[in-house]
Amino acid sequence: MSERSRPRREEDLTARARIRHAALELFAERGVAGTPMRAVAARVGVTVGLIVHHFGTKEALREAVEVDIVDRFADAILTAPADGSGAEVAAARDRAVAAMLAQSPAVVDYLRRAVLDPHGERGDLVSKLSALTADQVGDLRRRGLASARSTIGEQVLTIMIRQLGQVFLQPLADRIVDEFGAGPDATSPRIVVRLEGRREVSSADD
Amino acid sequence: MSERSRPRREEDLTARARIRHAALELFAERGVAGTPMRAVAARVGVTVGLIVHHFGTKEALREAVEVDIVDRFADAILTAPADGSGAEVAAARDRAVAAMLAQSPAVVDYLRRAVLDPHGERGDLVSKLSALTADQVGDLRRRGLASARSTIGEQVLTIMIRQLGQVFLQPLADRIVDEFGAGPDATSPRIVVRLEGRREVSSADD
DNA sequence: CAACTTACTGTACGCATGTACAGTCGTTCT
DNA sequence: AGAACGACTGTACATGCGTACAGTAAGTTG
Repeated sequence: MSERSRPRREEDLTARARIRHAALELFAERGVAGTPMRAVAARVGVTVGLIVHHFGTKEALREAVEVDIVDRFADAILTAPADGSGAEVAAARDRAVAAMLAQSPAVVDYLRRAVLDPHGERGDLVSKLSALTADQVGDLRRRGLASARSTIGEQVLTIMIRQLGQVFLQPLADRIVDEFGAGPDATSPRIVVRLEGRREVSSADD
Repeated sequence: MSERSRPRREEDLTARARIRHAALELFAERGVAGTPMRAVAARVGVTVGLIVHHFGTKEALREAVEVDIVDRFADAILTAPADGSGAEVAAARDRAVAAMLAQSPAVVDYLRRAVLDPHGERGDLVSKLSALTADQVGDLRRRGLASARSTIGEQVLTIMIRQLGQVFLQPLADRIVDEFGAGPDATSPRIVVRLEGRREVSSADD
C-alpha cells in the first residue's frame, strides 16, 4: 500500500489528492453528512464536477479518504525500525503511529467520528484498521517477537484501545479544562486507557 | 429541573415529550445532521408541522433534547442517597448515573456525538454537564465531604472523564471483539480510564 | 353562543444537495 | 495534422430538506 511518495507541498499534489485531503479535513471537522461536496470543491478551488469525475460519488470519496487513512497507518509503521526485541519493535511502532496521529489531527477527528458511526457492515474503517493491526501482530508472532499467550483478537483490542482511547478522550478533557477558565497553568492531564478483567463475564452491572 | 414525573408508558406521554424522545433516539443513532425532521415525525406518528408547532426549529428541538439529557443526570443524582461519608455519597451518585446511562443507551450515544461535535460556543452539552458536575462537587465541599486539595476544575475533569470515558470507548471495544469472530466466550473486557501526570507541561511529545 | 386558545394536519415554497451530462482545453499518440 | 484521451468547467435536474402558513377540530373562557 501507498506506493506513491508523499509530496511535501500541497500545491504539488494532483487535484485528485488535494480533493481527498480537503475531504478528509472537512469530514473530520463537520462530519460526512455535514459536508456538502460543494464545500470540498470550494476548499480545493475546483468544481463539483471534477470531484464526480475523479471519485464518482460522495460515498466513493469517503471510501478513498478511509483507504488513505489506513495507508497513513501502514506508512507510519513502515518508518519504525523493525529490529530489536519484540517489545522494542512494538514500542517503536507505537511511537511512529502516535507521531503520525499527532501530526495530522484530521485523521484523529475523522477516526473518532467513524468509530461511533456504525455506517456499513464490513469494510469500514474499524474493520480495516483491525485487519492492519492483526497483520502487525501476526508479523511479530511469526518472527517470535510476540507472545502467543493470548489470542490475536485480544492483542489487537489492547493495542487499538490503548492508542485510540487516549486520542479520542483527549479533546473531551481539553474541552472541560477549557470550561473552567483555562489559566496559563491549566494543562490537560494525560489520559491513560487500560483494559482489565479480561474474559470476565460482565453481567448487567456490578 | 425536571419538575414533571416521568410516566412509565410511552403512549401516556404528551406528543411533545414523545417527539423529544424520538428525536433523542434518532439523533443518537444517526446524528443530528443525519436525521431529517420528517424521520422524527414518522417515528412518532405525527406530522412535521406538529414538531415545528412545539419546538419552532430543528435547532430548538436539539436544544430541548440536550436539556432533557441534563435533566436525566440531575434526576439520577437526586435518587442517590445523600448521607454517609464523602466517598460514600460520591460513589452512590456515581452508581446512580452509571445505572441511568446503562438504562438509556440513546443518552450515551447522543453524548458521544455531542462531545466531539464542537457545535456551538457556550451553552452546549459539555458545558451544561460540566456545570452540573461542578455544582455537585461544590455541594459536597460545602458539606465538608470533598477534599479541597485540588481545584474544582480538576475534580470535575476526573469525574467526567472516568465516567464518560469508559462508556464512550466500550462500543469501540465491542466492535473490535466482534471483528474477530466473536465466539460465545468472547466478552469485551472492561475499559478503565485514568488520569495521570497532572499539570505536567506536555510538550509536543516525549 | 361567540371568541379565543391549543393541538394538530397538509400543502407549498425556497433552498441546498448529489449526480448526470455536454462541452472545452491541453497533451499524447500515430 | 488529426484522433483519442484525460482533466476540468458549467449547467441542469430531481430529490430532500427546514420552515412558513392556512386550515380544522376540540376544548375553554367570556
